[in-house]
Formats: sequence, structure tokens, C-alpha cells
Amino acid sequence: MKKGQVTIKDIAKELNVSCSTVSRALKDFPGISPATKQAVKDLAKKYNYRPNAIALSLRSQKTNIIGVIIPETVHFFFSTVISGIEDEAMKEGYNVMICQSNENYEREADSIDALMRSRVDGILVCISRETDDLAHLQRVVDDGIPMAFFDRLVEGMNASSVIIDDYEGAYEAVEHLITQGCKQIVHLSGPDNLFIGRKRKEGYVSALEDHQITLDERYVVECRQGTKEEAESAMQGLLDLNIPIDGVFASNDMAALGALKVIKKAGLQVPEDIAIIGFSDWQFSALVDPALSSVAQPGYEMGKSVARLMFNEIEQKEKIRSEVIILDTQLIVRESSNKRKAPVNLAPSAND
Amino acid sequence: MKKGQVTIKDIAKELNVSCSTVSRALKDFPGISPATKQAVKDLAKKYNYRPNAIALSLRSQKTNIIGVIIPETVHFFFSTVISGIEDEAMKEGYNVMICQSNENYEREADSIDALMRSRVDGILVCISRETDDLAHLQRVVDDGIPMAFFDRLVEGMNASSVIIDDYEGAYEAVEHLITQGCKQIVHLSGPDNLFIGRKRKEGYVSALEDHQITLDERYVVECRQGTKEEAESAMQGLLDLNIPIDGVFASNDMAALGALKVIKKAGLQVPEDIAIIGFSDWQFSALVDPALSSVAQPGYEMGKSVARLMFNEIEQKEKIRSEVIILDTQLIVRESSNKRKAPVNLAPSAND
DNA sequence: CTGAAAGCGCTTACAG
DNA sequence: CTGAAAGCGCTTACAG
Repeated sequence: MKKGQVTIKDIAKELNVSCSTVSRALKDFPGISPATKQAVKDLAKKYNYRPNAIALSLRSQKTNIIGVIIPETVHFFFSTVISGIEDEAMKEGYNVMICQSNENYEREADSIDALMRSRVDGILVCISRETDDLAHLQRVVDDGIPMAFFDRLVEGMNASSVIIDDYEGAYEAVEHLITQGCKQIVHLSGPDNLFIGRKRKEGYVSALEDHQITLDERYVVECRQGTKEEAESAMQGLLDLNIPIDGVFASNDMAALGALKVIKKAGLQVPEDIAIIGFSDWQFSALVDPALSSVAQPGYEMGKSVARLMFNEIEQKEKIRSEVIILDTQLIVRESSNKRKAPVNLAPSAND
Repeated sequence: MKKGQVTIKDIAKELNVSCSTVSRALKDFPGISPATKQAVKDLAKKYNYRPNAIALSLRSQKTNIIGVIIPETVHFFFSTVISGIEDEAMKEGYNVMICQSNENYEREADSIDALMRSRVDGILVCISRETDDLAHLQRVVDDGIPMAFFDRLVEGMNASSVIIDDYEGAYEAVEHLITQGCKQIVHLSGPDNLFIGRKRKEGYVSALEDHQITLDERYVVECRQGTKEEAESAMQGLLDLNIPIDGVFASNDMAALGALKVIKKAGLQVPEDIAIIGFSDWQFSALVDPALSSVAQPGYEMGKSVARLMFNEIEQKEKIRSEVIILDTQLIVRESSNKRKAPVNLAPSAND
């Protein structure tokens, strides 16, 4: 018995024909006698022949693999993105090679290198928080390998990106609070050095402006790490100021949760006294009490979208590069911001 | 300018030496003149030369890629497993190719096929719920490709598995409830046709037995789908029976959550009237009110563990096959089952 | 110290 | 209808 999988050569030898013939028979080339064709196919099936993708890749200069670099797999949002990429890839006959950077620059650079050695047909990347030197990414572009970014925008590089409309999502969330009657709205903001954090803050500011509410900087507190504890002390600090507060827009769900806890502990009612809305990093906002309103991010769609962008670029070899696709968020109103206690109509329906 | 990445041939041509020389210079072979060596290395760096992994694989018959088949990436537990696999693989210089089966037999079989074509060095699989025909997996073993299972045990196949100690985890959870004073303990069980579901039920039964509590079959209700709604109606049904209940052990967190909701709605106190403990599928058990006690599953460790098993098998080519590694769970006592309201000591400490 | 040759598994122009 | 040859990028025994 031979070790490893069967090759064309093995079949050729057993049938006393050439490799060329086997290759052609397998692919139903015209001009192969039906008898040979059948014999080859039978043997291939019997031995469970599978074409060696490595050999094919070497010859065709195409691996049908795309590489994905992601900060963390253990994160609801990112795992939905992976799922979208994976589904789209399988549909298109591509394999997916995944590298986790753990938000670490070194590992991101190493991963890029590993993927380039593997001669993947394209690379999808969500850059790590730490990354500010873009040389490793520039090399990818220079070598002519298609690359696209997702979730975290990278500017000034000749590559497309798919991102969330953070500005609009934030705007809608704040406008929703205003519609509910809120006038003194706190913003627990994301880190100012992150594009995402800045955009969400801008949305908050614009929504206030458009509704003639003057911005009071005391109402904006930056939560750099995005932990619950951090948000708790931020919120406590705000309550201690003794300024009127009737709404909270948090840049992420964890912060919203921290705020919720502190507000409840202070004996205030949610949403009656203070309404709260977050920005979704995960799926469990609905499980807390009261259920947390949130701005949902279309992770699965994002995955599908970057993957599709990539496959188009690979296959058509059109260098459309530098396209930016912006995906809409969805406002999910639950108990924590629903002062009217009536079911809120989210999706446009026939009688709208 | 050439398209694609630089090859040894390109360097050889530019330096007027042979490919052999370039190859040897790059690898610091003895018996290459320092001058040539330096020239080659300089040029390699200048052109950002990266060895073509495809060519290497074809020659060495080793890809340094492992394949992973997972039911769903969007699942906290599975994403931690992936993370463990990924970290271990990167450490050992392997790449990871991920396929998502979506709990679908067809897709699982296709993925196995794709991975085999890619000539991965080994395959890690968590079989889909649907899978009962094992032929596609048997073929992997027959072709001599190392394979290992995780999370869901597959018996009667010459391959190792890494699983959770579901029996023991369940036993400890129920014993904990008993220690808290519970005597009438409900079990919302997982599907009987899943190994996991059966083991957890066995743990429940044994714990009762060992504490001289007679099993009452009315207290055991199967929740096949593991949805919150299902658990809610199961729990409601139990309350309607008007039998005494002071504890609930749910086979998964979602079911525990459903039970919690119904119990609270019935005006009963948790944990005072009824204590509840779940089995962790996710990280947010701590966020609900009261915080949910649960049996934590070591997903990250599981990932590291299967990966290590695989790399050992690949590298030593020892066929230790059919080893079963059973990982311990960890009892996490939070508010929902802590009747004494005192912090519970979980980890063994010096004064134990 | 260096090179030519063979081979990993496949495909495909070129002959016949 | 079928085969021999070349080549994808690399390594390595074999010569020199």
C-alpha cells in the first residue's frame, strides 16, 4: 500500500497509459476514447483520487485561498464577520486561512508574511489597535496582492475598505433618545484615537445640534478601555456632578451596561428617569434587565461584503482599489430606551 | 517590473549564478563564498523575497497547514476553541484553514474534501449535529491523514478526541445545589440523542443518588432545541404541576435563562425559593440579574489541547490514535445559586 | 565553492 | 486517440 493520497501517476501506471491521458480523461477532454475515459474514472473513484491542490496552485499561480487577519476570534462581532467571509468563500470555491493578531502588531506583521508565503490570492484585514506603521501592508500592495480592510478603516493605502456607518448609527441612536423626550444626554465615548470612537462622537454632536440642544462638554466622558468598570466609574462621576441627566448614549454595549448598573443602584428608573442605548458588540443586549437598546452592526453582511469585493478583484483583475463601502447599522429599540412602553416599529412596513 | 513575488530564479538571473547557489546562500549552507552569500541575501532583502510555500509543500510533501471544521464560528464556546487552536498553531509555525459546516452534513463532507485536496497535514473536527454517516471521515483515516475530534466525541473511529467532562461538571453542579439545601431539583436536559446531553443527565442522576435523593422522572424535562422559549414553556409546565421545586440544573445557559425568567415572573425569588445553575455556552452569564451560576467549559484549553495532540502526531508520526482527553469544567457560583450570600471559594487556596 | 539534473503533481502546447 | 516534454518554484544528491 502506498502512503499518502493517490496521484495521477499511480493511476497512469496501473492502466499503462500516460499521465497526460489520465489528466485529460478526468477532465472529460474531447478526443479520449470512451473506454480509457471510463477505466480512468473508475480507478480514480476506487482509489478516491483527489487532485492535489498544491500542484495545481504551483502550476496555475493561483491558490484559491484567501487570508484573513482578525484581531480576535473570541468576539461576537468578529465571529459574525468570519462567518460571512467563510460562507461567501465556500460558495465561490475558495478556502479561508485565518490568522489572529490578538491586537498585536508583531503578530499581525508575521501573519501577513505567512499569508504571502502561502501565496494566498488575496488578504482581508482588520488591523490591530496597536498598528500604526503600515509598511507590512504596503508591501502587500506593492507585490500586487489584492487586499481589503474591514471594520477599521485604513486610509492612504491603495486598498478598499468595508466599514460600518458609525456616524449615522450614533446619530440615529441619539435622535431616538431625543424623540423619547431626552434633553440632557450623556455620551460615554470610545477612545478618541480610534476612527470609530471619533465618528460615533460626531454623530452624537450632530444629532444634538440638529435638534437645537447645545453641547455641554461635561456630558461627554471618554471610556478608553471599554470595560464595564470604567463605565461604572464614569457614570458615577456624572451622577455625582448633580447635573440633570435623562439619557445615555454609550459607544459600546459594555459601557451601556456599566451605566445601567450604576443608575439602577442610584435608585433611578430606566428608562423612565434615564434612558440608555448602546452600540452592539454582542448579541446578548436583549438578556439584561431592562433589555438594552442598541445600534446593531451588520457583521455577517460585512464579512460577505469584503469577501465579495475581494473575489471580484481577484477574478476580474480590475483594480478598482480604494473603494469604501459603508454599511448601515440598525437601531434596535428595547426596554432601556422605550419610554412609551409601546412596541416600536423598526422595519419599514406597508402602512408607513 | 515583474508581476507577482520574486523567485529564486529572478535573483539567480540578476546575479548570474545558479538557482542552487541562491537556495544554498539563503539557507546559510556551508561551502558558499561569503561574497556570493552576501550578494544573494542583499538582493533577497531588497526585493522582499519570500520562499514560495506552495513549491516547498509540493517538494516536501508537507504543507504546514492544519484544517479545522467547526459547526459555527458565531458561538462563544467555539470561538474560544478556534482561538486556542490558532494560538498553538502560530506558535508551532502552522497555518490554520477554517471551514464552517453550519451543522450541515453536506457541507462538512465537502469541507473534508476541500481540506484533503489542499493536502493539509492534519484535520481537527467537531462533527455537525446532522452527521451520522462517518464515511467521509473514515476516508481521511484510510488515507493516513492525522485527524482528531473535539467537543463532540466520535466513537469507533481510529482517531483521538478531546472532550469536556460533562458528567463530572453536571455532577458538581447538582451537588452544589444540594449543598445549598436544595432537595427537589429540576433538570432541563439536553437532547438525549447527543452524547453531551446524556452525560450531563447521568451526572445529575448520580449526584442525586449519592445524596440519597430519589430520582423523580417528572423533574426531568428534555429541551431538544436549547432555545430560551422552549425552556420557558418547560419550566412553566413544571410550575403548573404544583410539585415542590427548590433548584434547577439546566443543560445549557440559555435554558437556565428561560427558567429564570419564568420563575421570576411567577413571583418566586432566585436563589431563595429556587436556585438555578446552567452549563456555559457563553461568557455573559454574569450579566443577567441575578448573575447566573454556571459550569464553565475550558474552550481555549480544548483548542490548545487538540492542536497539540495533532502536532505531536504529525511530527513524531507516532500513531497513538484513539486517545481520549477529558478536560475538567469549572464550577462558577454566582448569585443565582448562592443561598448563603457569602462569597464562595472556588479555587483551592492555601488554607483549604 | 558552484552548477546541472531530477523530481514533487499537475496541465497543456506540440507531435504523431 | 495518445504520449513526450516543458514548466510552475524549490531542494538536494551528484559531479566537478
